[in-house]
Amino acid sequence: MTAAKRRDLGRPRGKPIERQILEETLRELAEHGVSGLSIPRIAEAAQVNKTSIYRRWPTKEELVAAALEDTLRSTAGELRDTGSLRGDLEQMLSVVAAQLSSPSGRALLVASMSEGAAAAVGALAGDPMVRRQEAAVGLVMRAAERGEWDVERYLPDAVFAMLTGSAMHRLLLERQPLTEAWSRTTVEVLVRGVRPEKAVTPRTSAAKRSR
Amino acid sequence: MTAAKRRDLGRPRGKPIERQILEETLRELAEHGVSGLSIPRIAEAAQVNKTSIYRRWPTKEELVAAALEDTLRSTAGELRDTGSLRGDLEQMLSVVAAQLSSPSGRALLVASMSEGAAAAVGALAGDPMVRRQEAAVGLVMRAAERGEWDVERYLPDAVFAMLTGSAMHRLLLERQPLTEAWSRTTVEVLVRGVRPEKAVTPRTSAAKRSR
Amino acid sequence: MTAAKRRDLGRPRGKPIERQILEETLRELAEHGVSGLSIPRIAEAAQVNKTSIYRRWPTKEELVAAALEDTLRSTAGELRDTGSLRGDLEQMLSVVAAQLSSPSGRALLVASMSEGAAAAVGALAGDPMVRRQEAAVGLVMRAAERGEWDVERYLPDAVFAMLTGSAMHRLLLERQPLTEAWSRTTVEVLVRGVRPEKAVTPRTSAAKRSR
Amino acid sequence: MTAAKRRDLGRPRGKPIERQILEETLRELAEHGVSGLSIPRIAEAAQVNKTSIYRRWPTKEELVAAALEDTLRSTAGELRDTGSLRGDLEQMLSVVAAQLSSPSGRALLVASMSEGAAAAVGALAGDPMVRRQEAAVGLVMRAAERGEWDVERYLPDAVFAMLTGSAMHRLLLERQPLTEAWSRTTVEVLVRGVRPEKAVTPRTSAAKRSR
DNA sequence: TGATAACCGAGACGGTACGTCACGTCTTTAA
DNA sequence: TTAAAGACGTGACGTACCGTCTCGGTTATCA
Repeated sequence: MTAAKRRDLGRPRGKPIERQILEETLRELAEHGVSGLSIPRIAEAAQVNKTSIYRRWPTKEELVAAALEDTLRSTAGELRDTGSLRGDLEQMLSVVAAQLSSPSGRALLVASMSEGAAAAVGALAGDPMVRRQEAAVGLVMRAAERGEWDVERYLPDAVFAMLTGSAMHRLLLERQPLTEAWSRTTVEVLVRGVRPEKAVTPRTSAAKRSR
Repeated sequence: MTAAKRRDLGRPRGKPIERQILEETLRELAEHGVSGLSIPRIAEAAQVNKTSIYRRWPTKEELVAAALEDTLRSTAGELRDTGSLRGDLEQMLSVVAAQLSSPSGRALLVASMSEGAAAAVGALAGDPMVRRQEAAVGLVMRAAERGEWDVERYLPDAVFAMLTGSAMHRLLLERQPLTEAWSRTTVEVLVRGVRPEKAVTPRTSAAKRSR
Repeated sequence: MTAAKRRDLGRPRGKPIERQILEETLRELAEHGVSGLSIPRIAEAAQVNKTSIYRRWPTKEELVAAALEDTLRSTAGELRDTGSLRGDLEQMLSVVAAQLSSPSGRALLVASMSEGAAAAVGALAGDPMVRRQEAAVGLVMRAAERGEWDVERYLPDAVFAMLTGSAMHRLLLERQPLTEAWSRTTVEVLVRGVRPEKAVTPRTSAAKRSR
Repeated sequence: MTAAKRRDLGRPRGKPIERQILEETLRELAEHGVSGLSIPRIAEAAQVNKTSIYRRWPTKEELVAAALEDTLRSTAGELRDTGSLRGDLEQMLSVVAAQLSSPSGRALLVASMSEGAAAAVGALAGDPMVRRQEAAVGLVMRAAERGEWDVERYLPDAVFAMLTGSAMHRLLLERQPLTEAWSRTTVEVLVRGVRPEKAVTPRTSAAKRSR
C-alpha cells in the first residue's frame, strides 16, 4: 500500500503572487469592466507571468469570481436590528451603497446585468442579493411586529427592489452620491408613501418605538 | 479660375447603405451589447464594406448613438394625464418597462452604467431620463393639486429613481417579467408606504405567520 | 456577367516589407540554424508584425525556402568550360565553397542533413546539388574527349561527391578556410591519384587488382 | 560531539538511474537529433524526474557528451595494416561509414557542423576525427614505403578529407547506402585518379557517345 | 456627353489578446 | 543527501479580431 496521493508536494503556490493577481484583477475590472478584461494586462501589472494566471483560473470568469469573492465577503451580512423600520432600511441602503460604490462592485453589477452574463459571474452577483433578501425577511418580520408593515399586502421583494434599484439609479445612472438627505427621503417614501402628513394616526406608536 | 470649393460634388453617399447599416447595428446591439459590438460583423451582415462604416462613424459609440436615435425618440414623451396618481405612476412604469424590455434599450442602459461609458452613450441614455423627469414634474404637480403628494417633503427625483430603479432591478438583475401585480404593488408603496391602513393590530397574525 | 475575380484588389503587399523579412530570416538562419528559428524574433528584427509573416508563409519551412531561394539562385550555374579538367574542377570547387561559406548556405546544408529534414528544405538543398550534377556531366564529357577521364570506370557522381564532400569536411567540420593550395591539391588527387609520378611499376599489379 | 563531516551520508546516487538516463538519451538523440533533444522527454522515458538529469548535466551538450562517450570510444582505432593502400583506405572508409550510419553518430556530426555548435559537442565529434588522422599518418607512411604515395605532394589531410567527406555526402545528403562498389570506386580515384590507364585514344568512342 | 471628385469594395497591415505548450529553474516534502 | 513533485518565469507558438491604410473601380453630378 503506497502512500495515498499527496497534495502538498512540489513547490507550493505563491500566496503573494495570488494576492497580487487578484488585486490587479480588481483594478482592471474597475477600469475596463468584465468584457474589457485583458489577462496579459493583468499579468504585466501584477508583475507575474501570463501562464501563472491561466494555471490557477482557466477561464476569465473564474478569475473574476475569485477576485470578487473577498470583496463580496467583506461587505456582506452586517445587518443588525436597529430597533426601527426606518433605521433598518437606512442601514440596508447604506450597505447596498457601499457595494455599489466600490469600482469592482459596480463592475460586477454591470456585468451581471449585461446580456450574456456568464454563469459564474451571475451567481456571484446573485449571492449577495440573496443574502440581502434573507436579511430583508427578518427586517420585515420585526417591522410587522411593531405594526409598521402591512404584511398582507407587501412582500419584502418588491420593497427591496425599490430600495436597491433606487440606489443603482442614483449611483450608476445619475452618478450622484448617496447623500444623507437623499437616503432619508427614500426610506421615508417606503415607510409612508408620498401622501401628505395629516390624516395619519399610526405615527405615534412608531415614534415611541424608534429609540 | 478654378471652381469655388464645391461641397456636393462627386458620388453622393448611399442612403440605403446607411439605413442597412443602422438596422444591422440594432440587431447586433440586441445580440451582443455595446461592448461586444463588432463592426466587421455588422459590415458583413449589412453586405457592406467595413470601411463604409468607419468612414461615417469613426467610433463605436457614435454608431450606436446613430442607430438608437430614432428608437429613443419614438419611445419618449407620450405620458398623458390619467386622472389619478396611481394611474400616472403605472403609466410611467410601463413606459420605462417598455424601454428596458427591448434588447437594444437594455444594452444601452447597461453600457451607460459601466465605468468608462463614453460621453455619447451616456448622453444618449441620459436623454430619455431627462425627458421622463420633465414629465414627472407635471405628474407631481397634478398629484399635489389633488392632495396626493406632499410637495414640501418629496421632490420628484427620488421617487422617480425608485420607480425606474425598481424596474431595472426586476428586469435586469432578477430577470423577472414586470407583471401587472408587481407593478401595482410598487406604485402602491410609492403612494402610501408599507404601513398598515389605519388601526391595525398585526402582531397576532404576524406571529402566526412567522413559523 | 460580372467581372472575373480580380487579384490585384485591396492594399498591395508591401515589397520592402517582404524584402526586410527575408533578409532578417537569413540572418536568423545564420545565427540559430533552421531548428532554432524564431518567428517573433524575425518579426521584431525586421520591424514588422508577426502576422505579416504568417500571412505570407504559413509554415516555417516555406519562409526558409523563400529566404534561401534568392541566395541559391544567385550562386547557381555559372560553370563555364575552362578548357582543362583541372580548371573545370577547381571552378566547381570554388562554387561549392562559395555556397558553403555563406552562413545561410551553411545553415541550409546542415538543415538538410539533419534527421527529419522537411520536404521543402530538402528540395531546396537538393536543387543546387542536382544542378551541379548536371554541370558535372558536361564537365566529364569534355574531359573524356580530351582523354583525361576514363568514362568506362568513373561515373561523375562519385567524383562529384568527393569534391563537394571534401569541401564540406574542410569548411564545416575542420572549420578551416579553403586555400588555393588546398584546392589545387584536392583537384590533383582527383585527376591523377596519390601515386608518385615517375616509376610507375606498381601499376601492373594494381591494374590486375582493379577488376 | 557531533560526528566528523561524513561524505557518504544520505541517500546514495542511483547508478542505475544514471545508466537509464544515458540510454534514453541515445534513443532520443537518434530520433530527434541534438537540437531537437528534449530533456523532459528523456526524463519521462527513463522514468526519472527531470531534476535528476539537470543536476548531473546542466547543459544539453554535457548530457549528449556523456551519452556518446562510450559509443565513440568503442568505435575508434581498430585500424590495422592490411598490406595495401587500397585495403587500408577501404578499411578506413568502412570505419567512417559505421560511425555515420548509427543515428546518434549522424546526429552528433550534424550538430557539430551547425553554426553555434557548443564546445562540448565539437570536441566530441573532433575527437574521433583526430584519432583517424593519427591513424592516417601510419597509413601514408606505409604506402610511401611501398611506392604508392607521393609524400612530397600529398599530405594526408586533404586525402583524408576527401575520403570522409565523400562518405558524408553519400550518406547524409544523398541518403544512399555505402555499397561495396561505391566504396571501391572512391578508393580507386584516390589511388590513381580518373585518368585512363595508359595510351588511350578515347576521342572516337567519346565522340560517338556524345549524342 | 464627358470630366471629375467622391464614394465603394477589397484586402494588406500593425497591433493586441488569445490560450497552449515546452523548457529549465526553483522550492518544498519524503525517503 | 538525493529524489520526486510541481509551481514558476520565460518565450514561442499559431489564430482571431480590430481599426487603419492604400489601392483600383464605380457612379452621380456638373460643365
